[in-house]
Amino acid sequence: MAGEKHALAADGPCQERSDVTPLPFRQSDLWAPLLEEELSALSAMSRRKQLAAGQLHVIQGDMARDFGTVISGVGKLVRDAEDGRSQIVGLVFASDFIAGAYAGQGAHRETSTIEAVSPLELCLFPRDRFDRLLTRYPKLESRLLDHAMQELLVTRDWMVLLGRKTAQERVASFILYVAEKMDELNRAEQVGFDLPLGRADIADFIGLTIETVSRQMTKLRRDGVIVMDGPKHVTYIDAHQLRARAGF
Amino acid sequence: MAGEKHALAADGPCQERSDVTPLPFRQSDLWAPLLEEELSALSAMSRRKQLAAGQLHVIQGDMARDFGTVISGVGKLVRDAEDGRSQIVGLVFASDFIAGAYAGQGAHRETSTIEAVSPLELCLFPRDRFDRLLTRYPKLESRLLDHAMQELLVTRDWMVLLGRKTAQERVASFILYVAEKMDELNRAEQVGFDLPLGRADIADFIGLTIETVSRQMTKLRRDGVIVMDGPKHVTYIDAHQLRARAGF
DNA sequence: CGTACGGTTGACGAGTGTCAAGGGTAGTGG
DNA sequence: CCACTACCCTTGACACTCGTCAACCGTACG
Repeated sequence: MAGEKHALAADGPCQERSDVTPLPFRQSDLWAPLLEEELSALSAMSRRKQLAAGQLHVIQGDMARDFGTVISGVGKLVRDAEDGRSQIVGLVFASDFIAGAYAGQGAHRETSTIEAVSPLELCLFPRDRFDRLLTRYPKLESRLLDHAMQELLVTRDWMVLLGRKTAQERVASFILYVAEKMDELNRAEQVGFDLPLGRADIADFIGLTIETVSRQMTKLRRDGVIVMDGPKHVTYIDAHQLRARAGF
Repeated sequence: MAGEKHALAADGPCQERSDVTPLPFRQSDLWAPLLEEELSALSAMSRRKQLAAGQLHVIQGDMARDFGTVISGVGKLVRDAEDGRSQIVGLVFASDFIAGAYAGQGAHRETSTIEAVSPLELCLFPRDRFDRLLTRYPKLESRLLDHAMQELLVTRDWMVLLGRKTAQERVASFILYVAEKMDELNRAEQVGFDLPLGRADIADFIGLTIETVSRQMTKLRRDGVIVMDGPKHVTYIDAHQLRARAGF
C-alpha cells in the first residue's frame, strides 16, 4: 500500500547482492539522501529473507526487529481482532516498505501479521542500526514520514471503500488497485495481469465473503467489463467502464 | 485520532497566549525536543483560529497552508468520493494534530476536509516556518513520524470495524472510542459524557445510516448496557458488557 | 403558536451472508 | 495413463441484516 510512483532505478541496498535477481526492480527514492559509501554500508548490513506462500514474516504483537523492503512477491498485512475475525489492512508489493511498527526510538511491537501470498523476497535491516542511520540522516527520516503519510492516505481511501461502497464497487476497485500496482512494474492494461490473491484473501481485504466476490466477478465478466482466463488472470478492455463500476 | 496518552502539561506553544483558556489542556510531547527560546518563537508565529460548529477549516484539494493542533472542541475529517458520497475518516479532539496533508518538503494538498463539529479552537503555524523548524530539529520530525504511525494504526483498526463488524458492534465501538477520548480529558465512565457528534455524523463515521444507528442505540439502552439522558448524553455502567457488544 | 430540525420508530425490500451442492484443476499414487 | 483426492472457485436457495421510505415525536427557536 505504498502508492507513489517511483523512479525505475537500481540504486538501493540489497541491489549489489542481487545476483539472483537480474531484473532491475523498482527502487524507491527512500535512499536518495544517503552518500555512496553509506549505501554500500547499508547493503552490507542488510540480509535477504525468502518466504514461501503462506509463510509468516512477523506476527502481530511480536517485538519489531527490523525494517525492510520487498524485493519481489506479494505479502498481506493482517490485523487480527480479539474474537478471531481478521481483516487484511494492506498489501505489499515489490519496493514497498515493511515498517508497520516503525516509530522513532524505543521498542515497538508489530501491529499486524505479515504473510507471504506469493513467494516473497525481502531485504531486511536490523532496527538499531537503521535507527542510527536515521539519526545521522534526517532527510531519510523525512522521506519515511512522507511514506507514512502516503500510506495513511491510501488507508483512508480504503475506509471509504469499506464504509460506503457496494460489493460490485469493491470488487471493481480491488481490480483497479491491483492493476495500478502491477502497472508500476510492467504494463498491465489490455495485456492483462494476475490477481495475486485468492478469493478468500480478496474477500478479506474488501470486507466481503468469498461467495459475494465470486458472484461480482462473474457479473463483471458477463457484462463484458473484464475478461478472465482462469480464476486469477484478468484483462479489462475499457478502463473507463471499470472505473465507473468502481464508483469513480 | 491521536490515540496515545499524553502527559498533562502546559508546555506547548499557544499556551502562552491562552489567556482565554484558563484550563490546562493536554499538550502532546511533540514539542519536547525544542529549546525554551525556540518554543517562544514558535508561539510568536502561531495564530489562533475559532470555528463555529459546521464551519470548515480546510477543504480537500486545497493547498496545505499550515500545521496545527486542536486546543478545544471536536472536528471531523471528511473524505469525499468523486460521486458525492463521503466518509468521515477520523475525528480530532483537544491536543490532536492537524497534519493530514503533511509530508516533508514541497507543496501538498489537503487530503480531507476538516469541519468543526462543536465550536473548535485551533492553533496554527505557517507551513514554511514549521518546515524550517523540522529541518533544524530532527527529533521533532521523529515525533511527527511516531504520531503518523500511531494514526495509521488507529485507522487500520477502523478498517477492521468497517470491514467486519455488525451494526451493533460498530455503535458500541464508537461509544467506547469517544469515551476513551473523553477519558483523556476528564473521567468519563460512570459519570457519563456527551457524544460530540449527531446521529448523521456517527452514521457517516461508522459506515451506517442514521436510522440503524438510532435503532442500535435504542437496543443498547433497552438491554441496559447504557443509560441515556437526551440523545447525546451517554452513561455506561458495565464497561465489560459494552466491550462485549463492541466485539472485544 | 408555528416551523424547523434532529431523533425515533415502523414497514418493506434490496443486498449480502449463510448453507449447501456441484464443477475444475492440480497434484498424488496406483 | 488414469483414478482419486484435495482445494479452490462457482452457483443456487434461502435467511437476515441493514438501507430505504415514510410517519411521528420532542425540542428549540422565531
